Amino acid sequence: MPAPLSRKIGQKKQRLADSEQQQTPKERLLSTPGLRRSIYFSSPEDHSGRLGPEFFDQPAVTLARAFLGQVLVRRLADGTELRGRIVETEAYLGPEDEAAHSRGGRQTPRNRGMFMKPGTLYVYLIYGMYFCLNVSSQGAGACVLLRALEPLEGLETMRQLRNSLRKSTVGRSLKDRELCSGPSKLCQALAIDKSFDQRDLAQDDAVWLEHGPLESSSPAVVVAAARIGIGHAGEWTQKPLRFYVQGSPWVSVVDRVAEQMDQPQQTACSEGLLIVQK
DNA sequence: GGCCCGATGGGCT
DNA sequence: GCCCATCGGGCCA
Repeated sequence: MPAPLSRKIGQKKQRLADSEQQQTPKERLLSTPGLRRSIYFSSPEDHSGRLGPEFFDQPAVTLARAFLGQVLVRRLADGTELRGRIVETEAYLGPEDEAAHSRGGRQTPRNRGMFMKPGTLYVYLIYGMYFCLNVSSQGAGACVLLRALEPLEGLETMRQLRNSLRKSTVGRSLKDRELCSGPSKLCQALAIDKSFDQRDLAQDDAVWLEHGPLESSSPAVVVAAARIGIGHAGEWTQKPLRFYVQGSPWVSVVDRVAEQMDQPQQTACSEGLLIVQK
């Protein structure tokens, strides 16, 4: 006899919980009380630098660009740290932006995070089954959507988290490129759900942003392209408010036309190490 | 590779 | 009652 739906959902939730419980010996070590007491510069590697509130206090477009190259960190309940370099973002500008949830100044319980101080997370459910992670920027109702990460640390845990949420868990194993190449994929891979809504990315113990390592090789060129999945927003549909690292294999959708267009606004990521004028 | 389409449920009109 | 800032599987080239 097939399990009732409610029980199936319960089993799904249990699998999620289980996946957070599964620990390698190293992860068990990290989760011992003495080692998990503080995440703030408690070990040498933490000196890489957590980004504070001032970083988020800039307009949506510049923040969306500034995010590229920075490292998003998620610390699970068991102490496991997952890291991914941000390679793709979208800016949503606020009331005038017809594609934004805050269009026309709409402020509801759901989108309250968009109107809170810069650095506040706005996490919402989409299509009944997925989450999207946004970060409030300067400007009322403006925010940045995080669309793709290059997974750096904790890839096997990310794979488990992603697999536990897929229907055919017996199917093929996910490739590294499939772990975080989309706004809802990265939420699955980092175990980010609605409970993260309205948290402060500059203060939270379970999720934060770190300075990306300074580029040693060639600086990345940033492509400005149209945003994804907003076909209903009139003139706003085509505005180049999606930003991604050109050539990165971790990006969710490549826009060849935008890459070939003359884009004088294209710049290198990470704090203007290089300005590229094509 | 590209295109098509079903899943799925909270939010909003 | 419709919309939706998505994803993954199936199919075809």
